[in-house]
Amino acid sequence: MAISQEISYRLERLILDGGLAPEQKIPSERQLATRLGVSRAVIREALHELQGRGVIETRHGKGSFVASMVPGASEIGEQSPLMHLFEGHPRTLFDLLEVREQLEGQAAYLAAQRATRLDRHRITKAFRTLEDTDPLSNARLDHGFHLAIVEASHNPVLVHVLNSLKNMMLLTVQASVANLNPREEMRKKIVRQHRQLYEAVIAGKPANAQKVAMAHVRFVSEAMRDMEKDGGTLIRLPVNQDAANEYSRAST
Amino acid sequence: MAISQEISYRLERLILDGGLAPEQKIPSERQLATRLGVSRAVIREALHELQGRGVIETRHGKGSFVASMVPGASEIGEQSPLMHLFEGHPRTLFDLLEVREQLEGQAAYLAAQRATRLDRHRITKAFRTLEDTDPLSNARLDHGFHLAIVEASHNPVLVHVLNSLKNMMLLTVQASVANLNPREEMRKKIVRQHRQLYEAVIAGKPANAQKVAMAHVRFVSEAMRDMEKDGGTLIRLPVNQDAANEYSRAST
DNA sequence: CTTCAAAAACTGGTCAGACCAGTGGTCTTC
DNA sequence: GAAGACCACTGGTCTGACCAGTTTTTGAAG
Repeated sequence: MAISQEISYRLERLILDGGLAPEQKIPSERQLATRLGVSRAVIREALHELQGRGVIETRHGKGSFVASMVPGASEIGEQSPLMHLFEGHPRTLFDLLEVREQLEGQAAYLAAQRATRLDRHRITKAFRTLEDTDPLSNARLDHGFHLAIVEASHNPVLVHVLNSLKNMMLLTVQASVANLNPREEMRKKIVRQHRQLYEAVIAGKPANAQKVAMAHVRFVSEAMRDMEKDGGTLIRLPVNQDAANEYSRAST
Repeated sequence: MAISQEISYRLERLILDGGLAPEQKIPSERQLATRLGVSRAVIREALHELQGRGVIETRHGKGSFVASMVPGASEIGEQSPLMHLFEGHPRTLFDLLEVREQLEGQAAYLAAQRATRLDRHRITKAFRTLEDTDPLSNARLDHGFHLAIVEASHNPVLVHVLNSLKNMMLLTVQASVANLNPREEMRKKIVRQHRQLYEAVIAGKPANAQKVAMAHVRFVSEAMRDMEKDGGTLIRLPVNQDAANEYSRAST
């Protein structure tokens, strides 16, 4: 194995085992090179590897520091290579929405088809609560409404996958989607879409429910796309979970 | 921002957008350095960053290659608490297939719409190999064919989710689906479905490709459902990965 | 002609030393 | 005491060389 990799592993283990605390400074490249008896290039390559893995952060003129591990991330989990791939790539958000469009549609279809009396009751309750409440605090309510529908599909796999996708969105989208709802015209459209979706599911019209659900996701997606053009920084490397959670105000 | 980071970002994006396919070789460090007008050291640092993220793999004397987007263990499935719920519940298999039907359809749709020349070439190659080979050893070939299509969708999220679903199937289904293919009538149907799917994708007919792909999954699903009625133990608690891998003979 | 081993031409891995570019402290100078 | 020049750090980039695997080419032996 390459020396640079051995070093990157050694440093990583050192950090993970607590030998180096978050925010703590790592010895300078020249020091490490001397102390480990290798060239500076090798050290730099090892550090870049750790940087790619998100273990350290490097600042020109200052040094390299152990990255502060965000606690929230570990629960939602997925520090897999793929997640690193996704982070910070705006396109990923739309890839996510593309898949969600399909699955939310399917969920609505199945819900309209399979919802029991209990399901209908829960969906209705969630919907009423959503309508009767201050739009600014809609985050959880919106999610609750959609979740009720997904669960009414009676397909645990679907529930699971959609939940995972939602988590991935939380990791991808930063804040500011809050700007989406405030715009009155959009809010009205979204409210109408919710109502249509609700009615189609309760009325037991699968094809219709699917159509509406897909249109809903697509609408949100396009709204985001527009925002990206105009406003600029819609998407960012997620910093903390709280900020990321703001996303749901966009209602999806 | 450092040049090395810009380059790693550019390369990463290139890969995500499908400009570089999995397993494909990346230009040599010296070539990249010349073409991008920077020193080789910078290129190496950028590559190490991607390596840390698991985006590429580098082999001494050979070169660097785009990592297959499907690392052995994926996140949506696996050790999540939900998996325990799923294990051993026959219904889960059909829930899985229900979701897959939708997503494979979407993948085919997008592939027919977005496939580049390179994609078409890879799909064609996989398809030809699949047709020209002993049906009894079709496991990987079948998977390869479908994977090529999914990857041609140029939606990493879709690739990721479908791979996860596949892994969950491996955990759910035991062997014995091998019984599916041997039945001549079914094999013929499946072969025909593959051909239809292939032609629709290559011809660039999204709607058609989607229809065929969905029908394909549904057919397999129903075949399994029938087998369950007759044959008996189609589904089992998974024991080991090798045995589970046999599943693909069912062709999906 | 074919065969097969040596050589050449790739690939990534490492090294050395130089210089540029931010950062922060020190030490004059006003 | 404050302002600015200076200096000693830090990481960032460049160059050109050499080592070490891998693949291709080549050329002589059969």
